[in-house]
Amino acid sequence: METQVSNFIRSIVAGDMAAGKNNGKVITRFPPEPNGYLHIGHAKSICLNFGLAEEFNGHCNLRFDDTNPSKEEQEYVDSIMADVRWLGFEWGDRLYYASDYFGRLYDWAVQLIKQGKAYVCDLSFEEMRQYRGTLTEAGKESPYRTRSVEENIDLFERMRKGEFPDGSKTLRAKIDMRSGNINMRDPVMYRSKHEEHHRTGNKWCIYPMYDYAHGQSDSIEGVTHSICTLEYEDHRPLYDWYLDELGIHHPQQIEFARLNLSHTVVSKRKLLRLVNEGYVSGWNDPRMPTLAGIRRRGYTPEAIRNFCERVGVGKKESLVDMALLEFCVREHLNKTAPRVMAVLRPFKVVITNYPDQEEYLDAINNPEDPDAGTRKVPFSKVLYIEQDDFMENPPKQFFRLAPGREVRLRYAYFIKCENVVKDDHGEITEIHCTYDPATRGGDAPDGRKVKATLHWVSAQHAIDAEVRLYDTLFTKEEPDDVEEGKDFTDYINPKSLEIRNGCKIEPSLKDAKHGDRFQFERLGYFCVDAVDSKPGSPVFNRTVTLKDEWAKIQKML
RNA sequence: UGGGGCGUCGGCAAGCGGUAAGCCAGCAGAUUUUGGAUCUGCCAUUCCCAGGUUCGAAUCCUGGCGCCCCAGCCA
Repeated sequence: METQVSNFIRSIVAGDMAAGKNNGKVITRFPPEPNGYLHIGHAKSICLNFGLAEEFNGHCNLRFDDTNPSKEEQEYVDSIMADVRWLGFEWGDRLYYASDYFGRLYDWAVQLIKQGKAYVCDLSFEEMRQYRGTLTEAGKESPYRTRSVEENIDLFERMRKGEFPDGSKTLRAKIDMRSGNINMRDPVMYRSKHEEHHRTGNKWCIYPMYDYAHGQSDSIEGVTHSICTLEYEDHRPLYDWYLDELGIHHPQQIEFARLNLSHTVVSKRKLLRLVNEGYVSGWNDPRMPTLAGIRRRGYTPEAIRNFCERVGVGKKESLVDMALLEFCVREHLNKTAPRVMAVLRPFKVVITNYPDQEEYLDAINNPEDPDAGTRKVPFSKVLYIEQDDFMENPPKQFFRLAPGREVRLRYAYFIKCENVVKDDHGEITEIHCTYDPATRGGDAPDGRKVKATLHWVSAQHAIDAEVRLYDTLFTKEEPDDVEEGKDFTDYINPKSLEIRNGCKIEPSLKDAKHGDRFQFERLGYFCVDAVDSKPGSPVFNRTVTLKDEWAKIQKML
């Protein structure tokens, strides 16, 4: 159970509950536009909205904000639903689409026209831009602003029927062209778009704008707290205006700062570019901050939810360190992932005094979880160890295998390096060691100690595997912060993916299935790639490394 | 005098007039058949700055400074 820290939205909701507002009900909603894949930033919003509903015994609706047919696709609605479920949230029968409300939205628009609060405007894009004014100068009223109610109703009706070409007419709210808030300068409510919608087909050729659709959709659903990101703060007066003019249920809009994560980008536009321009293999590339990518990388929903709770909710724009996300996965995987031995860069070791035989040794599946039990690992005369675990001329801080030195092979024996075999180029091809039969299992009866324990895999029993090692997608902490003349893609990390073939993994991994997660002892957490792994040619993704004291020391050497 | 926000440790973040929580990172030590995990200790006399109110201010007032967002018939 994760510990909760108070945040201002939780406080507002709790206060409203205590005051008996909304009949003591809390209804939130997660309203994605189906025009891209969900990413870690959305996860924060999902956790916030669904979390609040859970916490206060309310409901959270999943509503697709599909008011713009030119950008939205079914592929995205499917992926969004899969991602929300994967995160662990259920909306039950509360699945909605803004497009379901097109009829009511239209009727309300007519009502506003009748109230003299909306009019059909013939200004072109360019004219409207000019009439809007600037940030520091007031706008001018449209010459069409004074059309009669009858004419407006007639024109709007004909817009609906598709009598006018796209771009020639809009329905606008009649508010205040001199407002300091540009959103209030007679914002467009409806525009003509002779385009097929992924759900309503060709039924409509006028579509409502976000500002006009969102609040009313919230209202229809009985939403009590409409939580959105900071950039909508300026829109709140408009959100309130529509609801007040219509005289319908009025949810409270609350804005919070979106999540920014170091060494990555969290903007749909940029993620789309990474996909379209081939910097990554797709929306689910394990380096992507999308939920699909993160999932394929091996992250767990528990880790993501915990992360979202830890980053908090506020109004200050911030950049959260990737290290926190990594901490959260390690924390969860440490408790749950079975341990296994795998050698990524094999060095052949021959135990010269070991008989030509094989034996099976007991290995603990997860020291953090006694119920995980043990397994048998085969041992034999020829083994593989990690290249990084041997140095011919080690510095004094290195206490792994070196000539003349004794170390422990995990769950097996103490071995001592007697000599190395080199090829014509002076490259080491084999390490010859002797073992101490008395140390079977890893303890010396005479009580002598070794400084290091190495993981290993028996050569004749090993399975070959491909392992993909990932690093951050960007080298820059804040890739959005581009220098003059550069683009965020200039900061892409050329080493974000390293593919290692011929890795040696222990035989117990033979039946590992897509998505299965393991700790490769001393290396990190890995999962079976859900896309490319095949029986007989397994592929593993490194989710995250283990904390590595030695790596830290090496950097300082 | 366009409008709207935000400024508490290296990164997040509590705090709401009573004398700076917690987490990540970092550092030091203990422990360890993963240089993992675990455990201990250290890490903001100070809250953007300057005045003011008060017995007492990160919290209230005034004035500065800095940063972010807004001129789509996108969301």
